[in-house]
Amino acid sequence: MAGVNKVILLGRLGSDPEVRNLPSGGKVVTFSIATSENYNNKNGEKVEQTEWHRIELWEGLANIAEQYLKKGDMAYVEGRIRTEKWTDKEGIERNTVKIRGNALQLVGGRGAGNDGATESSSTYSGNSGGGYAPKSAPIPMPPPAEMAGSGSDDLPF
Amino acid sequence: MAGVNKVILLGRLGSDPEVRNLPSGGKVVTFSIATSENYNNKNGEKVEQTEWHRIELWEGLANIAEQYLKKGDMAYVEGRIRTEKWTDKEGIERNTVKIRGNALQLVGGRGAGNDGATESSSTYSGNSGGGYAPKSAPIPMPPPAEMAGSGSDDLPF
Amino acid sequence: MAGVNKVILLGRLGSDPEVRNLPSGGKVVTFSIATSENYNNKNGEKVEQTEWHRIELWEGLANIAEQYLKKGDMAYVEGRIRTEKWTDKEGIERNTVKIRGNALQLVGGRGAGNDGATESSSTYSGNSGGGYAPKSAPIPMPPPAEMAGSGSDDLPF
Amino acid sequence: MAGVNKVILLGRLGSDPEVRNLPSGGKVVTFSIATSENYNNKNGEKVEQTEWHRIELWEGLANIAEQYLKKGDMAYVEGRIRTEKWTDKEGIERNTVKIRGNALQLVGGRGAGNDGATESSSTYSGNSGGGYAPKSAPIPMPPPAEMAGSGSDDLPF
DNA sequence: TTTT
DNA sequence: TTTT
Repeated sequence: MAGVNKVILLGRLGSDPEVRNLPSGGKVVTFSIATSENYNNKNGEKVEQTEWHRIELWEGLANIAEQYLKKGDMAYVEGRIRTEKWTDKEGIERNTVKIRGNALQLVGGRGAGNDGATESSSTYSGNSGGGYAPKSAPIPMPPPAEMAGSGSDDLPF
Repeated sequence: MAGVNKVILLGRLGSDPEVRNLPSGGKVVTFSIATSENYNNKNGEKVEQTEWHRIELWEGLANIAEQYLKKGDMAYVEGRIRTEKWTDKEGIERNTVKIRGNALQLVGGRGAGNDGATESSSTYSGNSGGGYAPKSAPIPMPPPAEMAGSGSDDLPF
Repeated sequence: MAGVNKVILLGRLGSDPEVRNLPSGGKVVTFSIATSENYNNKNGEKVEQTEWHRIELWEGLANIAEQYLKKGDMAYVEGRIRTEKWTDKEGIERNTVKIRGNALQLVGGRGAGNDGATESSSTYSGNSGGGYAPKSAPIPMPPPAEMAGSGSDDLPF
Repeated sequence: MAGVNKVILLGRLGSDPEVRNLPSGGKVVTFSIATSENYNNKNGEKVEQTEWHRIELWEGLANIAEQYLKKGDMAYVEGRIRTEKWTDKEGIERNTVKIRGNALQLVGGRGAGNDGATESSSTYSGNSGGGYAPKSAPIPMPPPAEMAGSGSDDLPF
């Protein structure tokens, strides 16, 4: 429980949320949201650079995302960075960086696609402002142990 | 220059922005945005509590707010807390708390009121991650082109 | 449950935390932390402007603050803005703005005062990333009704 | 310029900052900071999981990091997530995720190593609250001393 | 892969 | 004063 690891994102979903039901009965929902920045490169040309953020939501937030979010929607997500190490089928070590969300705010549909409906707006929270699960959290936070193949951590030097 | 004083808000404007042109030639725009929380009180009754945040934007952000924001719109505002002390006409000391914004993101119109238009979405920044506004910031950022590869890691999908 | 109302502060305590035990058995701890910004005013003079933030912590975070924080310590606080309206003894309506904390990180003692001890560093979280109490929060969130009579606003010295 | 991509970190440096001077004359400093979370796994065992964040700072912030940060120090960093794609010597596509910092706060030395010195505390900002590079960014960093004429401002509306 |  |  040391330090602060907080991410705040506001962007659009690149695809519908993917739902995964766990043997344990839990639920995980994942999707990507895009943020972008524009700048002029050294040749003076306009460049738009898009960053894709892989979001992972558990339990309550997973349910909400499953029900209310779809491709093209804009969402506010608060969470923490989580790197998962794994080995691909070629035996190559790889890292996946995800945002484990602990708060979600829907900020409106895709415009086209929600045919005139006003955008919605509701915040839902998992636990943990700083993204740190209290040791025995009354608000349940999926134990990382369930996070299949995730875990581990080590020094980058 | 000590410490961090950062506010992140996402909510709707309670009124159109008010524009004030300064003798100095500068421009200030102010408006309020609402955020709310719902809970059950001790009698088990549902309560919605709204918090109104007085936003103040200067210069570039003031122009954008003036042009693109109106009552009912949802906006993301990042800024810092600022308490101003003043004396009212009865001679009573008072405090006003404002959010001096340094980043603004439009996240869609009011639904009704933007007659079918898709919601917009653009972030504009003043300076200062930590919320410390130099009056006329050059606003620098190295072009990503210079960012020469390093590191390692990757995704499994 | 609409919108985002999030505050992130890193600064030093202006005084020891004040502990208040509630008839209900709950506990509230309040203290102020300072952040400051430096700039040159229009006459080119260096100015340091200090902002004092009134922090209010409940239950678990209150216990931690009571035990580990003291005047001069630096702390990271995450929370939400909360304006309380009250009437002073002259019958004048007043507002008090507080930061209701939902995460706390100790980032070191005062230097002098912790005579050589290395600074500590631990994050504790109440609930609610976005600061929104889930409708029936397992981590109890004090009903605003209980908050009565807290008010006043001013500096801790 | 769409969306919000913001990261807030508070943790300790795993190594001294690495300085890289660019042919262009620019400077980049990189280092990793650790955050951790503690939880009990499904067997009830205490687990501490550390996340390492690769920080990249440019220009003004690079100078400050180079001068004032070293292994073991605690720092607050605000920035944005940036994934860089590259191909390793085996021809394998890889991603590197970095935090491009735009604000930096020193929050004290390592305890041991700054033998009794009080910890320092200063925030430096690059641009961009939301971390979005303005269209044609030069490269400088307003040194706090240069933070020329800020405000005025007030009027209690 | 979103969106403007 | 917004909105759902």
